[in-house]
Amino acid sequence: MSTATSAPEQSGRSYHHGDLRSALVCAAVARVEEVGAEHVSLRAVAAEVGVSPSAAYHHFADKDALLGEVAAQGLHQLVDSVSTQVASIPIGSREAARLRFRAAAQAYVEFALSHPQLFRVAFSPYCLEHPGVPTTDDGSVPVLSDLLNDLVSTGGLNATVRDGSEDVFVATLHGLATLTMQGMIPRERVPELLTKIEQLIGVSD
Amino acid sequence: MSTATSAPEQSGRSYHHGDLRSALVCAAVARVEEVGAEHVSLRAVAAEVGVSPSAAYHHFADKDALLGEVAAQGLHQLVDSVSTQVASIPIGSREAARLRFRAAAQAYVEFALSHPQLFRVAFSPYCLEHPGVPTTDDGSVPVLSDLLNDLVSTGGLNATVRDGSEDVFVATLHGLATLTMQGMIPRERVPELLTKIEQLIGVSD
DNA sequence: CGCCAATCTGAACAACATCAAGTTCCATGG
DNA sequence: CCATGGAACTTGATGTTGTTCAGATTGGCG
Repeated sequence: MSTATSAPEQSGRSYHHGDLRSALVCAAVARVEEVGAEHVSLRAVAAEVGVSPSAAYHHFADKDALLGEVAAQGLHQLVDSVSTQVASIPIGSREAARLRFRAAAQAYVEFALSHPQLFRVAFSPYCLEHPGVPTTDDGSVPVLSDLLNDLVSTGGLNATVRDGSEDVFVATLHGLATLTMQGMIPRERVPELLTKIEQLIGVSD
Repeated sequence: MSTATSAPEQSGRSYHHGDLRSALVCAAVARVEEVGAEHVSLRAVAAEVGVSPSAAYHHFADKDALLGEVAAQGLHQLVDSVSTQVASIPIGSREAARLRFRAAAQAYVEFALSHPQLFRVAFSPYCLEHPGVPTTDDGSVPVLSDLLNDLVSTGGLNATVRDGSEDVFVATLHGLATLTMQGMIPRERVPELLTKIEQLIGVSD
């Protein structure tokens, strides 16, 4: 029963846990991904870290606050994943701009499909209870905003149409990811639908 | 405290409850809209109907099954609401087709904003545990499919672009509704964004 | 070295989901 | 008219949950 779960340094199973707060968040994320947020118990998370249930209350007001942190973590991971994928494709030609757009879309959907429960909790009421999570204004949109500017400057998108349509793209990607994750859109149709989106905004002809 | 919720006949508060199953679903829907699905307790729902907690287990396998029914109900209400709004606008000119499209979008977003918790549970894992809920294939898309056909036949939309893009539209509407409901898109921007969408698909010029 | 504040434990509580066994009701057939 | 069977519901109990609180333990600061 040694608590070798994820403690940074098991310095003789000391009474104090190096960094309990983030250890709890980490375990909670894992638990959420396994069984879904609605079936996660505070006690199970605490047990996984090897700590008594009440210890958590020195770091979080209540269970919802812990899940709020999980939600924030999920949003952060999503934004990171999309940003990374987009950044891996060079800026330049009009074709490159289209590829970046597609990379963003694929990364978004990919994340939702590979971490469904985390994705779900990231867009649940939990994320609103605690501030400091990246919303459309400071987190996910900058990536997309650059993307669209890119498309415009390389002639792939009409400037007057582009203006102020970041949110429309976010909405489309988010809806696509959500519905695909829930099985309402078959995942094999996603590439085809992405092509369709490019057609609709006139990026591909 | 009479159980006048929705019993077909309150024949003297009899031991048997005329139609407990749907009464429970009805109360659960109300409770979900009040506090959100994750904070609904079986006991509270049963108490609201005036029945013992265990009575519910003669109609539902467990709490999740009850919430599954709530989810199905929510989806059904959503589809109904959108269908009704769309049907209230006559078919005919190209302008009428555009108005119908806009009515559908507005109804979708409207529903999400006025019943956020019900909307949320409708697109939660609960809806997948029980079959028989309208998915994109048999429930929400037919409305949209007609809508797009309408747009094509009146010259508002290119036929080759339209083909197979129902899901893209559903995704966009769903994403818009979801993100607006969660405050990630300010609700006052919705009309503007709908106009943007019409611009993008070339329906409005 | 001694003390303080932060950290964690253990036991406790009420509310919860769930289940087994008992109770009430209704319909049916004799 | 009454027994009888099964469905609908209740009661009571069990184990788990979120949450609290008094106290034990610790690292670090003076």
